[in-house]
Amino acid sequence: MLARVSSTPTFKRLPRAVREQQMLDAAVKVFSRRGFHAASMDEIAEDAGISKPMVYAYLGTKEELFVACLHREGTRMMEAIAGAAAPDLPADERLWRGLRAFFGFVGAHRDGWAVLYRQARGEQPFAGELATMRGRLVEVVAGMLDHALRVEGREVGPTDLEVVAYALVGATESLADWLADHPEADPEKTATRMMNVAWLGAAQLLDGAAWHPPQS
Amino acid sequence: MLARVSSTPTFKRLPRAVREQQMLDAAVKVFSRRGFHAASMDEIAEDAGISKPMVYAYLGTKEELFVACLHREGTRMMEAIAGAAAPDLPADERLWRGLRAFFGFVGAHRDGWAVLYRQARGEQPFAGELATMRGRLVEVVAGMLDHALRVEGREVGPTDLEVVAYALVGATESLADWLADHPEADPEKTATRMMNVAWLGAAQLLDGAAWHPPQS
DNA sequence: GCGTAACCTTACGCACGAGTAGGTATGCTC
DNA sequence: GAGCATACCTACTCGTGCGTAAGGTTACGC
Repeated sequence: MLARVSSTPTFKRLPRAVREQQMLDAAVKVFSRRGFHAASMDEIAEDAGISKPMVYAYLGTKEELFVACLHREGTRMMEAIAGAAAPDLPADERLWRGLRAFFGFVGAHRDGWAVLYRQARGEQPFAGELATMRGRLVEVVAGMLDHALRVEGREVGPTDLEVVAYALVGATESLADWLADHPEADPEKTATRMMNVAWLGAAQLLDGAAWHPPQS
Repeated sequence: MLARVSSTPTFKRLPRAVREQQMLDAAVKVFSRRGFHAASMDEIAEDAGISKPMVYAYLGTKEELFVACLHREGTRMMEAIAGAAAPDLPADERLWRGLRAFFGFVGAHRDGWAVLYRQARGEQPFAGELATMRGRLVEVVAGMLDHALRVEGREVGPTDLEVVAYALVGATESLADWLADHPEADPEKTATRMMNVAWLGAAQLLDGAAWHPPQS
């Protein structure tokens, strides 16, 4: 239909690997804007500058496409964090670097990341996938706390540890949401604030402090 | 079709108010199990023991139905919290009672609440609705912190306050998710754990402690 | 220069589920 | 016990959007 008459061919042929990345970029963008269901494969294809059957040929079903997005973004994030928080550092230093990397990542992928995660949380097929990633993060944080505790010669039940880690991860994600919704906010500063909440609290706990409910 | 021949009429006629509650119960259940989109009006109707047009007659569109669910559950939750945390108590006492009420509520509405919130977060039309509620909660927490600070003669920028409150609320919601996924867990104990993280951290902050990033 | 394979297209089938039209039974009022 | 309002049903329409069949076109090897 669109006559390719002009000397400059409107669109070039590209190798598979390149197209796949373009498609994933488009998919992340559209999924995050519209949400999984409201996003149409047609729109994703159009946004990627390609036609629909190509998407199916390369990335498969809509669900599979979404999972691919999740994986790519999730892996990138995990790598950013893991690369920053070397395991041989003291706990506070690790936590700080991890947080900074995390918020830096979210700040750089505002629309992409946060909304993808907001999406995946709700939809049945993906919630598990997301929970797994989240679980790995929680484990890392719990391991960090546990290590710090052992250094101090103290110990705490594994459930307690897990729950505290869970709370910390939750607080961090919550601030990430906040950051994603406030384009003017500074990731570095947000990380500092989170560090204050997390570490000042954690430091107390590590010192053996404990709060107990009044009159049982 | 189903002959009502037997002496006991299979289903009685019920006044509107009752049926509406049944429908809402069914809707909450199905929406939380399946997610907003995967849930079908047919299934909700069937689960409520009623036929589809009735649902439309009483509660309107699928979206309107979901909003109705959101409102009912949200109001219940807010009332549970507000009823527990009287504003004339000291900050730690207020926080503790609020947390206990909150986790108690989630524990009692496990499948209903948590998943409804997980849902609403992702879907475009409802995210705003949810954000408003959440915002009110954040404000309450921030107000509490601010009050405690003023009593101590200290002050902090409004953004800092908001962000800390945001982190606290996020951590709490995260633990609520955890609670919803762990049927064997005890709400009271979870509240205590959350209180440890929140208060021990908050107490430090209220004392004027602050963490700063190493070598700028 | 010509075949072949990868790239890319238009145009459709089809299922699924929201929302509705129109009709039936039941309780309540006088 | 007639009439009216309200509760309730079966059985349909119709849009939307996923996924695909079948066929063009460009690059590249030989």
